Amino acid sequence: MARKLTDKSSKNSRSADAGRRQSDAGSQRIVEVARAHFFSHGFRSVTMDDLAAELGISKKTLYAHFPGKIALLEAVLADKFAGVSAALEQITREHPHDFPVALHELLANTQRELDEIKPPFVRDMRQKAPHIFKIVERRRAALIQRHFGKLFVEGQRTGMVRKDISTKLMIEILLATVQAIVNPAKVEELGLTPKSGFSAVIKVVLEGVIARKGTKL
Amino acid sequence: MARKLTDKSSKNSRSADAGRRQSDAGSQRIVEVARAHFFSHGFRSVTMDDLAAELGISKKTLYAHFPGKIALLEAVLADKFAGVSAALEQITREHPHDFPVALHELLANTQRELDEIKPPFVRDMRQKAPHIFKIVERRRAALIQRHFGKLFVEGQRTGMVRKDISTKLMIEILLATVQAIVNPAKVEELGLTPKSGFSAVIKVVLEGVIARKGTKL
DNA sequence: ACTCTAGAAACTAAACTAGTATATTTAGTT
DNA sequence: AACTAAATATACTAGTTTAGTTTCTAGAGT
Repeated sequence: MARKLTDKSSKNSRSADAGRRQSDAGSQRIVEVARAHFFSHGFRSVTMDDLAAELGISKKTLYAHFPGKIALLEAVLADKFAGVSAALEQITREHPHDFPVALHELLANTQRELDEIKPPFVRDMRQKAPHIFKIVERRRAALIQRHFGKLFVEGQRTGMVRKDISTKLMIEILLATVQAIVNPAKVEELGLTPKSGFSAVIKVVLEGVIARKGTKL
Repeated sequence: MARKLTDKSSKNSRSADAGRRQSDAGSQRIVEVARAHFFSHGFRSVTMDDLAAELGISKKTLYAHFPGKIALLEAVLADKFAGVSAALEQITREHPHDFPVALHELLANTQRELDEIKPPFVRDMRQKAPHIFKIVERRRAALIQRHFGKLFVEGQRTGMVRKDISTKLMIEILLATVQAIVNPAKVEELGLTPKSGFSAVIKVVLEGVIARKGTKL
């Protein structure tokens, strides 16, 4: 949470970005607080008064940064997606040709990011903003397909992954399995750690995904 | 006005209020669904319409079982406390003279039960029903003191636990430590399992709590 | 002094929801 | 089949909440 302490940097805050997007430090802090509240408590029950109070600013200032609650939500989601995308991108860049390691890291990151979004938020999105929820799901799917898909296609090219099943399906299977297994309840029930849970799931799924030696495709 | 939260709402409270029985099977199911929703989503944002829809019953029927939302909340809390109390009781009964094992089981259970109650619920209680929240905290403390206290006093009697520190303080230290360590984030960070986390905390704390052999008190 | 920014707080209009009342349906009983 | 009891679906109301606006005041920079 250690953000830049350039609160006094307002000397050029009004200068150049008149029609600019809200990307200054003040807006960033608002987004971070809103993000924490929205994801853990939901959308409905987090009021603008709450946020202003928590931020130590007035609603007026809050509305100076964001035209409305939904706009704030959108900013939060955009921020989230940008962060996730950057993280996934970095991971694939760091492990260029190591399929298992890259997969493991990608999964761990995805799971952690997904875990930030608690049930109340999902519930509120579903019932109060299904329109936005749809977009989120589409973007999420696109993100996953982009990063995991690239990895799997690369894996197919290098003979690590079988080619007779669509990468999309394999990815979905993998993600569904991870999400079903790597949660506090199951982890405790099975006597795992989150890390060992990943490893186990990956191993189990890969043994059905990896192109076995000598298998004719 | 809201009725007081009492233990005796469990069985056979045959009162003059006809149709207000809250211990039949129907009411039990309502309590279970409400419990799941309240604890994970909070109190405010769970509407009676939601509950009725989820239960597949009409609001009329819902109100036939419980006079109001707060009454339902109270029933949920009473149910929760009854369950926890019974579980703790059984644990102490099952391990009559095995201090370490009983302590371990007691802690594990307490942690698991505490974990069911998510932030949104706590937040709503705090701000919307501080009156009930206070009572809950008192009852929770009493429950803990009752079961852990008994164990610690027994431990003192048999020479397992030092006598120069109040059991209350020792218990508070232990619970605070467990709660700080045994959460998904810390567990992953430290590469533990929930179980091994308990064991580690217990061991560390006990080494300062157990009366060491040969130490004169 | 003047101006710009931001906070505090009051305010409004719209949305939401606990709780109630009404009508329709189902199921059991005679 | 007719009767009854209870549940469901639905419509409604009254009280509350809250997003968004406005007004006023304080302080800092010029």
